[in-house]
Amino acid sequence: MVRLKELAAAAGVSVMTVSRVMRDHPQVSAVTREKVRSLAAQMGYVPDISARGLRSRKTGLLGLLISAMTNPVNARVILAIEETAHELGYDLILAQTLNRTDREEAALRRMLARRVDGLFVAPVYRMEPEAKIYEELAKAGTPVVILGHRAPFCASFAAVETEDRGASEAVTKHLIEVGHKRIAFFSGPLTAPWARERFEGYQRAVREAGLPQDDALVFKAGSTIEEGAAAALRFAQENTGATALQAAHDLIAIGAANALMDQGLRVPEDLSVTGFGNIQTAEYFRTPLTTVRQPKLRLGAAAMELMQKLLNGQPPEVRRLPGGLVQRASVAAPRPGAGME
Amino acid sequence: MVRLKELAAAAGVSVMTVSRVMRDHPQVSAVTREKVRSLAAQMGYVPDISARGLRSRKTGLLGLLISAMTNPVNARVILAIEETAHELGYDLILAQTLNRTDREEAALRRMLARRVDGLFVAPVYRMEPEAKIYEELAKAGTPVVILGHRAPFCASFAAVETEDRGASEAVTKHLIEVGHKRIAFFSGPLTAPWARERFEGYQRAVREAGLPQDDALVFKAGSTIEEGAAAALRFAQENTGATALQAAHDLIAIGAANALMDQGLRVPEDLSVTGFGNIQTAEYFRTPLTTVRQPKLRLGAAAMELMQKLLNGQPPEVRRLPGGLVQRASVAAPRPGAGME
DNA sequence: TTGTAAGCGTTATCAG
DNA sequence: CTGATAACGCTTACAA
Repeated sequence: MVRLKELAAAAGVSVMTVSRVMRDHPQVSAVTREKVRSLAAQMGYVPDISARGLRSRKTGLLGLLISAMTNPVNARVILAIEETAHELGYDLILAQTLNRTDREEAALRRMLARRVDGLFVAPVYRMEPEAKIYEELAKAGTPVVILGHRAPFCASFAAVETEDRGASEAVTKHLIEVGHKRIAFFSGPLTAPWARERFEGYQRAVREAGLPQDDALVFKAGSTIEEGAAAALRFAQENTGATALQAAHDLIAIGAANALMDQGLRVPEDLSVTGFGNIQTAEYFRTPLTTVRQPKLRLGAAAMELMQKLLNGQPPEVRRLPGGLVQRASVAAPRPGAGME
Repeated sequence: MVRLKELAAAAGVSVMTVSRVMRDHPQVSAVTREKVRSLAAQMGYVPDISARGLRSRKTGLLGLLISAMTNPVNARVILAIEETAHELGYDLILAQTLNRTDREEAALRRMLARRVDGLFVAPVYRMEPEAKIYEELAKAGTPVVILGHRAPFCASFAAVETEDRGASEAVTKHLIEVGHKRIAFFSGPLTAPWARERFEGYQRAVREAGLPQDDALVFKAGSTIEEGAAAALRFAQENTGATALQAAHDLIAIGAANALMDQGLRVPEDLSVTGFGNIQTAEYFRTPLTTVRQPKLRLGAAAMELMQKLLNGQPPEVRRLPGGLVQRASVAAPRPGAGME
């Protein structure tokens, strides 16, 4: 590896001059600039970003902490963030929590130790109103953008949230309008604000339509395909009389639909299954369920905007993005005689 | 941010002693160790990894360059790599090529400038036997593990390849055994070795079965859902007489199946559609196509193994992982009278 | 077991 | 416009 010093010696100028040339500093004569540039290219000199960061106190590193890459939602967000980050000259350093607080804490510590200039975090939601590592984060003063809803333990940071309550309510309303009277709800992990909001939206729509609020229609599912399938098995064993199933999450819906079909149920003929998520799973994979469209690529872009403001010294902002809307008319109406008995 | 110097002053010892304690250097007395440790915790001292790397000439950074996060295959690979990387004390720095050589080059340059200790690269395949940036990579001496097949321009690096020719041949053979006599093939981008191998496997199986090799059965598709759909539209307009469709890639198959179904074709009743890929798309999303199972989570693990060897100064190795096997008996047999006419 | 000196590769600062 | 000098925060190498 060629160093600045060597290049300077070869060019017959001081290291500072070379340094200025490499950074496109304006105050260098055109002659020296060209001389140094061509020599740099010839010798294959590549400035060491880490060393630069040590002195300038900017690492040019943005941390990105998500639950898991295998969740398509996260993949989209990363795509968007990566794109602008590189345009702005930042590199991305990545870690996954797998929704475990221990991994989350370890990852955040590593990133702090790397002195990242900023941090995108999809938090692992817990019931406790406080989390030590988030306090450290705040104390360190690192710009943080929460990807998702703020919870008490991360309420002081900038965040991009989605309007899940209203979106979920709209889904349920639509199902009711189509004619469903008994709608099962597969909830997400209620420690997570998004899951709570979606459940509340469902409840409100049911209540406002004057339909009975039946706890027997509510099933706790997690946030994965497997958990959706497990909940579906419990669901299938009860006589709920439901003609529709609304899941708090795309993956739950997929798992549930697949499991129910394995049981011989026809979806959506016997039971309308509606997912609710951030990407158009249904647009890519032909599953017999309806997904709610949500403008989600914008989540990454919005997060990056907030980050830029933070990097410019502006105070934390919270942006609440519009939730999903039922855009597909394909939600199946109940068939005469259909329903889970 | 607390610095080493400050902590040393507070503890009444030299910076070296503190440095040793933080690195768990054995030659420190238990007393000093404890004193420094507790003080470090109390003052919130976090060693600066970048500064450490500057001196020790190890950044503890591994670069990861893939086509796009939104491809589920990549997500799996990353999951595996991330896991072990962190165990070994490395952080991951991420970039996506979107299969564009300009982005690939820019990303690799950034990573070189960061002085990553190693590099995982899913190359953008091109026809040219040489690529400048890969030569620079070789000259820089950075340990590189190619994720996928080596092409001429990256033949000198370590790599994890998959046995695609044999796997693809097995798929076609299976289709033939089930009774298909005219099998359409949707090829991938033939600049990519994996795509070529899969096409060759198909050809070989057809040839060895004594079936006619009909060019009219071969359609060029790319490697995305959209391209698969486009190819399907061309396919639907020709009278191929095919009763089965074998795609060189999962995503092609998904796009093709969806597009054909939109045309009113029943899949797999009228046409058996077989995907070929690295993950069990079909296990997660119920699409009317058959996927080939391939032991793919191991790709990430294998790549990490090779990387460790390189980091230990051992010479580049190439590992060829077993290809997919037809494990689902659900490949549909041709129906009497079925076929694309 | 602990400390001192020097340096990793770059840039901030100030002087010319 | 250019250069000398001193850092940035840590570790290597050597000495005590």
